[in-house]
Amino acid sequence: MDDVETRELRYFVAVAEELHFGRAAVRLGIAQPPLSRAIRRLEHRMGVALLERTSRGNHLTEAGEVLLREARVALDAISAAVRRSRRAGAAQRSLVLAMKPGGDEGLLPRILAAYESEPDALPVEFAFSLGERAAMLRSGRADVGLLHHPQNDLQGLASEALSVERRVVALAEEHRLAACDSVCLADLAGETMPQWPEAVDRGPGPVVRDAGELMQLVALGRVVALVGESALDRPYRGVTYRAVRDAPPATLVVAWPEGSRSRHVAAFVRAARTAATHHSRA
Amino acid sequence: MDDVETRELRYFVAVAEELHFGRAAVRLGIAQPPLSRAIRRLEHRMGVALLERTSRGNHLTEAGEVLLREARVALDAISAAVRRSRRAGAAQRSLVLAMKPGGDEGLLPRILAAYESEPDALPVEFAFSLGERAAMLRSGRADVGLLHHPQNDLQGLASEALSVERRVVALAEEHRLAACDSVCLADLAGETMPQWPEAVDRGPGPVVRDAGELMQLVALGRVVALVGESALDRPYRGVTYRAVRDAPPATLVVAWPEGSRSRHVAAFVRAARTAATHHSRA
DNA sequence: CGTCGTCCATACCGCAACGGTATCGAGTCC
DNA sequence: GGACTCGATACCGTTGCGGTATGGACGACG
Repeated sequence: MDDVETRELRYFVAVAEELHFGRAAVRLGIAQPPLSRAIRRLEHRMGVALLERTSRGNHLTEAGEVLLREARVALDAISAAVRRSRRAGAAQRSLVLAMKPGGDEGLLPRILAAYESEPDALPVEFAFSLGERAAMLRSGRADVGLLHHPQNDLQGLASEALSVERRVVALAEEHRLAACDSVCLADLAGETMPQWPEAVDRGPGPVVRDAGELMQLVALGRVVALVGESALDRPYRGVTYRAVRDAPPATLVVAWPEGSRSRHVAAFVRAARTAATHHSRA
Repeated sequence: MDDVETRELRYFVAVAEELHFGRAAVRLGIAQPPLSRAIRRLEHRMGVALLERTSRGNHLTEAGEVLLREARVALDAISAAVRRSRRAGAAQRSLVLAMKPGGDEGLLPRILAAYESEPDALPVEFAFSLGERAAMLRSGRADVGLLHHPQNDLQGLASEALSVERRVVALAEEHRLAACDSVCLADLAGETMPQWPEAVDRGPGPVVRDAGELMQLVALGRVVALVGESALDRPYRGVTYRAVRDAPPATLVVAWPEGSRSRHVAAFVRAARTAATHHSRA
């Protein structure tokens, strides 16, 4: 009935993305005719047309659009399944933590201390990444991550809030707004904001890949940036910070793949919760 | 590399559930030797042992446990992808709404009126179900649903709150607590509570499959039940209601499969939001 | 202690289906 | 109308899936 093989889905995704059987075949490393047949067979078995073929350019039908979207997540689910199972069976076990350098608001030492005091704690490996942290969790490349809500897309992940951080704006010292005590979002309307690669909503502005690049651009007055107030602990020459009265706060969350709460992940989350609780009391 | 076919995952799930190659083969409708080979091949390609074979009973390795859990969701994702794509391409389009009979807190007429006034509204089909509403959404058998938080498991779904409903306890009229004006949860500690099939946390107590069964048992004094206060609109002979001061309120949410917010689903959610807003103002 | 029964693995075979090459046919551009 | 592009069709070799028969390990039982 609906016994669709992953190969067929991979083929369809390639065609749907390229909208060109020849190029898709090259990308898949097979010849064009078998690909055409596979897609036709898939369409036949599903009983719907997936794409409208014209000799100059094909395009997806509505069913095709839906299948493209859904097939991507299904294929991700499969490779995540394989990757997680592999990792679970590997002799050298470790817990991979996805995080942004400095994105721990000073909690990390506490978290690690709490985790490593657990009876059967695994060695923690760090997967530093600016973008893609959520994707790493979804695809099984990481077990647990420190993310920010609502800056990161937590879809497909389970999470637990650790701490709420007010957001401040990073300005060049000679910036006009540096004269104010605090600002509001409306004041920043005309400013250029940098884009993090993982941002949910892309806008104009340069894409920055690490905090160094960001601070450089801020100091030069090329951009202003909303950052967590823990940035105040790491001063940078030529950059000053001002409170943003109406910016939604950033919530630091510990996140893990939905439904993969292994014993080890659970222990880490518990440790993070403990660390955050003690921290906020301090 | 990780090109695992769905057939292999289905085979593995069958074996992992039966823990017996012969029975799994029967269930899959194939002979035992090909199944053994397929599992061995899968293990070889993944580079991990998935199950420990002994002539008297097999059991899963840790990697096998992980793969079983993850493969189930991956297979669900695939059949959901196929089902949704089929539905998107079907000539006769409709929007399937999963709900519990009477589980709309009186909002349904408003919601439907608001939705059907949309320009390209689809005919709404009802999929009444007590349990399994969340599962219907996840598997693509329904497009949108009216669920309750935290009574339903919203994992894998996106949702939007419509209204918050205080919870009341349904009691037989001659029940000792019927003498009180209101009660608290501690008063109910010793009472038998019925179980809905879809409940997140199962406990003891009879499983009830519809409101009729439930009210019957309540009237007989066999159980007491926490229900939404909208139950007051549907009186039942021999049953009375009392406020529960400290019961967490139930939130009626409109939910849909994460990442499948089609134009039609979006329109329905908008209609539900509108209806709920007007309702709460009234 | 040998026999039997259970259960998974191996050996071998036939066939479906996958992928490759060559070619056709429809639509497009000049 | 000719040349070109691009997907579909025809045909063929090979892979690999599934079936039957059998082997071999292990535990039960007399």
